[in-house]
Amino acid sequence: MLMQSAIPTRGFKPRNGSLAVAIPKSAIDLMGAPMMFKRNVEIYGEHEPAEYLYKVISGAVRTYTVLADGRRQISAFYLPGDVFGLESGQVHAFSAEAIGEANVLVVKRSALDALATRDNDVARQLWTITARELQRAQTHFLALVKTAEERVVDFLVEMAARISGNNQFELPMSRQDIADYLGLTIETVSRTMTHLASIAAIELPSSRRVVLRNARSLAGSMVGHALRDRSTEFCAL
Amino acid sequence: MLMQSAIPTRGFKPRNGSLAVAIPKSAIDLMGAPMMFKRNVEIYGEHEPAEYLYKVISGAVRTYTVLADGRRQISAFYLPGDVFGLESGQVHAFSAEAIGEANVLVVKRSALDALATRDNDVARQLWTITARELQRAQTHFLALVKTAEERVVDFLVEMAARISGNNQFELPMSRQDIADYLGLTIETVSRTMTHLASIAAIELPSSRRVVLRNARSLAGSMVGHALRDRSTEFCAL
DNA sequence: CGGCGGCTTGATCGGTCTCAAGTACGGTGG
DNA sequence: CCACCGTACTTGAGACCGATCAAGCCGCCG
Repeated sequence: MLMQSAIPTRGFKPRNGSLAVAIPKSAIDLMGAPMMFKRNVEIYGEHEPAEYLYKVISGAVRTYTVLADGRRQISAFYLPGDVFGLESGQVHAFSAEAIGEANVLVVKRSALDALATRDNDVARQLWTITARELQRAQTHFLALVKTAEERVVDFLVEMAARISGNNQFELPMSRQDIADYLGLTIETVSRTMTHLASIAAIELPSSRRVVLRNARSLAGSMVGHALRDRSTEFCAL
Repeated sequence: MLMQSAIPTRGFKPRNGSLAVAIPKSAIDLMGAPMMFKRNVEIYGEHEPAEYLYKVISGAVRTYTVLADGRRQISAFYLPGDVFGLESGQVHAFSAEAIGEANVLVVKRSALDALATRDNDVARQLWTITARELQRAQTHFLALVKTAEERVVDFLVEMAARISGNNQFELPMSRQDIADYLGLTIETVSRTMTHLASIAAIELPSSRRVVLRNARSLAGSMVGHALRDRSTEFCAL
């Protein structure tokens, strides 16, 4: 069952950058320092103490773990605006890497926690972030019990919504990343996308560029319908 | 891909019980009322507003969703001491049912939320519960990308830890429940357990009773190793 | 004793993995 | 500008794991 890629990890510790953040949206933004991470560079590693919280400014980030048999399982992709690094424990359950060149806002947890004990609103925001992560995990989880085609379709529809809002977009990640996210092999992902194109469900102008043809019918078969309620309050972090 | 069971749901709304809770562990326990649910009775349904929080006193509870194709996917099993019903949104993402006769403490969310805005400790506890749920979801999620045997082994090891602390225990749920939890068929679960018994990895004095033979080696192959850090603070709810 | 639900066991089928080439693309150096 | 290279992606053939279909068994309760 060696279906996903085995990848060695590189070390990389956050150190405070020196650039000022442009137009902070909340007090919390002031606490963060933006940092650039180059393609495939590790932002934090599994098992490391979770000392920082992160927010993607530009680029994309993947979090993953390496299973006992060497396969890499990607937990999530984070796009601009997404917050990551807040897992359940004191220690990171996953590693995080920049997919392409990524600009990431780095915030110290200790400062945030201190603030949260006094400011109820901040505490609430942290909770909301965790709740949203849970929602994400549940949706992803439900995707894993479906067929390869359903998983790929779900993934593409989700990406369309997150990246562009309309029906065409550029995938920031490789086929291997997608495979490791969906629990499939790269060959199955590739074949499935080719197949979807052959039945005109999607178009593939280039390997990374995707156009959803009948997004409506595709979306109809989506997982976690109920899980997508965006009723959790918006968090300004 | 119709591998899990399709099950009709029954309606059941919480109404306040009248029994007093025995020796409350915290102020929050005082807000709850214990209720009995009979075998297979619904505690709440998917899509219903999440007005209550629940804590298992005795028995066992399963949460699940029915996928578009009719399969039932079980999200979690809750045993005595576990809190459930706190999902990410304002609405339940899953349905909950008593597996056997279950005694459940029911707490009104609105009262809890009100308390949380004033009492920072309560807010923190709610956050902790969500974080623990996230941890659970992540572990479960990682299990789904493994082989049938690994999933079953992981499941049995987890149950041993949660139910008895030692190596033998009585499963509170059916083979079908296990299958729907692990994303397998009942036949595969049954075959796998028989196989594990045949290689003396476990013993099956009865179909529900399990003895882990070399728990150490079984545990060695466990998923989500890193996710099991119990560092999230204990919550008295 | 009969019946029914939960569980097991067997035979076959099919979807996805595996192994193995082959192709497109982007960058680099001549 | 083109030749070369490496990486990402695609495509094909065969194997294998787990699903499906189908009996049969066990234990419990009426």
